[in-house]
Amino acid sequence: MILAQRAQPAPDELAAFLDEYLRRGDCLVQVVSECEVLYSGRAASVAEAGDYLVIVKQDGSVQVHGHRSVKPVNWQPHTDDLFVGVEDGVAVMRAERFNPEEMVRVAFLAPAMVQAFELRESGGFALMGSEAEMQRALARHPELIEPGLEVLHRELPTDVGGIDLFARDTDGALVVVELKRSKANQEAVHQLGRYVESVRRLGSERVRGILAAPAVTAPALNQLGTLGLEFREVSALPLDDAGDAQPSLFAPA
Amino acid sequence: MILAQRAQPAPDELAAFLDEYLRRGDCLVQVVSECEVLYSGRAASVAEAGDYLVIVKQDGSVQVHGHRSVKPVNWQPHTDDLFVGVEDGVAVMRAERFNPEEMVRVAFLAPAMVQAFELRESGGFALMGSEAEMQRALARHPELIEPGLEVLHRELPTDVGGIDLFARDTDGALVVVELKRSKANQEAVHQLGRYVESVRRLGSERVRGILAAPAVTAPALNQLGTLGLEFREVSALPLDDAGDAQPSLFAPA
DNA sequence: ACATGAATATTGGAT
DNA sequence: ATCCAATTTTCATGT
Repeated sequence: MILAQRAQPAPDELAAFLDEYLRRGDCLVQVVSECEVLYSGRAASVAEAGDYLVIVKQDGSVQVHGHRSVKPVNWQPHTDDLFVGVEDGVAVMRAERFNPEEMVRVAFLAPAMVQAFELRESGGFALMGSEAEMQRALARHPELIEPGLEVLHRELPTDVGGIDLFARDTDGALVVVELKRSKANQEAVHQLGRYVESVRRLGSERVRGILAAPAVTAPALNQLGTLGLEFREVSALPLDDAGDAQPSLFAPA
Repeated sequence: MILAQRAQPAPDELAAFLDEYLRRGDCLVQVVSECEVLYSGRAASVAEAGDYLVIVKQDGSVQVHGHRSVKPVNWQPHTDDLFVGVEDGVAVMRAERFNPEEMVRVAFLAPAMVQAFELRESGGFALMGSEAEMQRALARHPELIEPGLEVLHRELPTDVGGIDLFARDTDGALVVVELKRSKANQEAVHQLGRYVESVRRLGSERVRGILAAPAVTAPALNQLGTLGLEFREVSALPLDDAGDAQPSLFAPA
């Protein structure tokens, strides 16, 4: 799994190592070093000399990690070209891409370690509790929102975006349902408001708006009241009912 | 900078290593290993056995990287508690936090390498081209939006959010300006529309709405027309004018 | 290629 | 602690 490693490589040694293993395109390379980092593209940034962990993956993505936080200090999602060289006695890597046009340049001022790994393509990954899943579950069990609710459409397109769930209640009124997998805020309320307005413009039927989420912020709840809309508490991670043959994450094997 | 390293550690050796260096709280620890990863909290996920690079930083943040993409497969922004142990002959790390309550559990099935680094807190970092910077520049030079425009407020709070720039034009009309540092989409148009509506409700003055961005999507431009709002092309990375003593990123030292 | 919208978004700032 | 809005958001998806 570990292909190669050098401790405290000289600049030309580091450059050669990077060149060799990045060119292969089938491994992950990382460098621990004091670095200077320049970025220019959608924005521009400079990171003065400091210790960083630099990771270059097979897809050419580059990330420069500092001592804290999940998010890298500098990064590039995917690069079209990688250049490695020695400038003024310092190993330098430049990662470029074209769309959008941007560039990250890392100068390895004092490399402590460089390594190349082979990470085999990994296996299955399953995520539970996405909004898409929540939408499927509620389309199947609309009574979790309101007894007697009948779902007419999912992702119904309007001129201002797609309506998550479009339904009819037992009184015959149309119901626009906006889903959020986590606590809903004012943005979600306005989104719902837009959809309701849009549907009302189309016809003369009575139209209700329901925000379905596990929770709602106080200002958002206020706003709902002002706009004559409703909130319904719905969990994003529903207990799977016996009728469904869905595997449970924590079910015993 | 490199504190310690073990190749192909046995489970108890890996657990001891992790325990020792994670407890210190002043270093970055990483493991290259075949892993199984469980996450449970805001959502839930399972990653089946595969090769991953696991990074634990000083702040307790955990990230599990696969062979591609900047974004980790699993992660945790900050953990309150880290537990390390050996279960069924396999080294296991569990990272928990309380707000929100969530947990990541990594089982190191076949560890190839574990390392501990000391990354000193890094120095200066400067980002140019943020929306905040754009806002300052345009507040100072509103003529870049429209000749004769007079800025009354920045970040003016309304009941539906903060207005980026609030101004008056040469005809005496109020102007709501929404800024985007990159190409503006329908979402931005709706945001602007909300602010304009809110201001109109407050008084009887004529109110214009301007979306200022380096570019705009075709549907968004359409929407602007429908709502009677305007678009103005403004760069997020303005050429610094001679009057400003702002340092240029690429100026020679 | 472009536009849209979700995300375990993360992160920083204001209240 | 809560809430809001920016982000070099990234990323997957649909058109």
